[in-house]
Amino acid sequence: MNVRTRFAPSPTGYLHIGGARTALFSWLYARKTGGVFILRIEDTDRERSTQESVDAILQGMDWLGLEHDEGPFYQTHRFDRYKDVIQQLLDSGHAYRCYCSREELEQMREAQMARKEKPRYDGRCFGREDAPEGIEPVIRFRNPQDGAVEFDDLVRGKITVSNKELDDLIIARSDGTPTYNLTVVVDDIDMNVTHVIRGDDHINNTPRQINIMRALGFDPPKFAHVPMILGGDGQRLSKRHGAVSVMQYRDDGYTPQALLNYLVRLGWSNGDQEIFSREEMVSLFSLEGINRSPSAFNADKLLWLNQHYIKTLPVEELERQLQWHLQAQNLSVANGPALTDVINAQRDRAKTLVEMVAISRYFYEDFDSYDEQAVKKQFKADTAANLQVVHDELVGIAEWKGEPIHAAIHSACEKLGVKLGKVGPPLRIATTGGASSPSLEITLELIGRGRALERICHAISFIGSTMMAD
RNA sequence: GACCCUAUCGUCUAGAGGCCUAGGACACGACCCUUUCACGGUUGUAACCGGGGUUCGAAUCCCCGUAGGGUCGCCA
Repeated sequence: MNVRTRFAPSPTGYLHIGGARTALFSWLYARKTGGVFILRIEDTDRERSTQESVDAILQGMDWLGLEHDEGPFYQTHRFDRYKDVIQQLLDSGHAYRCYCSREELEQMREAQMARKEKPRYDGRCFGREDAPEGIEPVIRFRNPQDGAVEFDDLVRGKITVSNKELDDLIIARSDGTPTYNLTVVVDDIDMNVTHVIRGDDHINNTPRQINIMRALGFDPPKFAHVPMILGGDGQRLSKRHGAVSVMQYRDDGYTPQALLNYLVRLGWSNGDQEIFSREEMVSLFSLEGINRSPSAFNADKLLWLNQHYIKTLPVEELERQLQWHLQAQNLSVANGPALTDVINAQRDRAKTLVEMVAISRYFYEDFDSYDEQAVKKQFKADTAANLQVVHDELVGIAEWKGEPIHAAIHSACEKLGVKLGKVGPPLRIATTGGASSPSLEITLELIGRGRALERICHAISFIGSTMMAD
């Protein structure tokens, strides 16, 4: 049988880290087995579902490159189908109407808690013949009273839950709309889902869903419950642990390659391997390799991976991704060196794409002030004269390339009888405004002859004016 | 509280009874490389939750504790 997996988020917010990882695992398993990956939007809760959330989730999936083969299917478009199934359950005696008020239910729960019991619906409306006026009933699934539900979770192994632990859950609200546990079952049946890969916060729902599925005459699919992702403090991952939205990572300058690589290693491993290309993930992935224990999100390691990908991704790919950040940071690269050259010069010193743009500004725009600390440390009384000599050497260069620039700087040092340490740092500040950059010859070459010489002259007069003021 | 699940360095993890004096990675420290910032290289600190079994032998299997997480909605 062909593998069919699905990712089924509810559109009540953006695509978050945890969702992205279960989506990744589902996608990976489908790709690995040559199966089908389905995207389904679980929007039955109309109060909380929004189109913006749908768009945000689609955007996140797209950014990560987790393309679906079927869908997106919207549950709100399938209400007729759910209605039919609910009626079928009603007709076959597997479901019944419940007229209990919310207050009544609340009282029941409190009483049970007081008795230190697990709060659960006691089935009091089951078999009820009358239909009280003026109350729109909910519909409950009649869970089997005896025995136990057992399933073989692909990552947890055998899980057994006694039917006594399960109560008669609501499958249709009083307004007639279906609820999650019903729609999930119907959809997984209709869409022929073979492997349900999801967060283990659903592990307690699984026995109920299996019961509904059996009542409908179907065999349940295989289940794989992946452990939760926790924050650094061991608590469930949430906003207070930092960014949890996938798109926030794009905004912060992360590459999708890094995020995917980080996510795949969170709760899954292949020996000691840390770096996985998309192709390797697909070929090496297995459900058996998924851990059973929850794992904590570690921003440092993600950052390291991001740096790794910035160092190693094809320059064209980085250039493509950088476009968005150039726009976001309002930097035009029209007047200046080829972006690919700048990327190659800077890729070893940027951990994020945001940083990459920030440290590359001086290649394209003049700056209007120098780094204060650097100036304090490097601009001395004799600096202006030294820079003048460097300037004069550079002016004479036939071709504005790294090698002749390098030679000119060294020849200036010789003429001055000083070491490079005396000339290099001030020259760097003069041309870039700050104390760090790629090697001087590459930096100057990329800045360009005119702009570089101009900046040196500007620095000379700047030093002159400030030294005078002293 | 009841039920379900989990437990190896600070974190992610390797480990399928002897290969474990427990390996790798991130972070952190030291050293080397170096015209800056980085990159890179070498290296160091650091873990099998506790207690009982089973076994010639246990990080690995079983039981009991303990700790953590999840679930108990007319949310998904």
